[in-house]
Amino acid sequence: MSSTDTYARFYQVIRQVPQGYVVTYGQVAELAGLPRRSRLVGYALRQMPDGVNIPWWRVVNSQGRISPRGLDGCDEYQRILLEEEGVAFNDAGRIDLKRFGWIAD
DNA sequence: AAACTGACTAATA
DNA sequence: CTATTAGCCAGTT
Repeated sequence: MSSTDTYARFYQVIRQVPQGYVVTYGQVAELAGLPRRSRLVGYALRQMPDGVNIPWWRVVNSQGRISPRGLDGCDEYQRILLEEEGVAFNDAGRIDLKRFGWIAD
């Protein structure tokens, strides 16, 4: 029982992200009380256990872009979901974190 | 235990 | 702006 709890913290943070906002991997890790575990956030989302419904698509990298997974369609799907929520992408396919970046209370 | 890998980030060129 | 390098920490082999 260690990695499971760690993932649970990430999920808890991500679940708090409101619609129309996004957070970076490092931000999720920091809010979860685990700074510098940005890569673990990616692991957690990759594993994504069933039964845990979380808005994983609101998690992007520090550049405000969708981290490539190698599998086409997944990242594309994420972009569509965000656009549906009101998150705007610029010509470079990036998000303006200054406006859409979520700031915890 | 050691080496490799990765949905990351920040610093350089 | 993009491309490359290095640092990072945990999971996998």
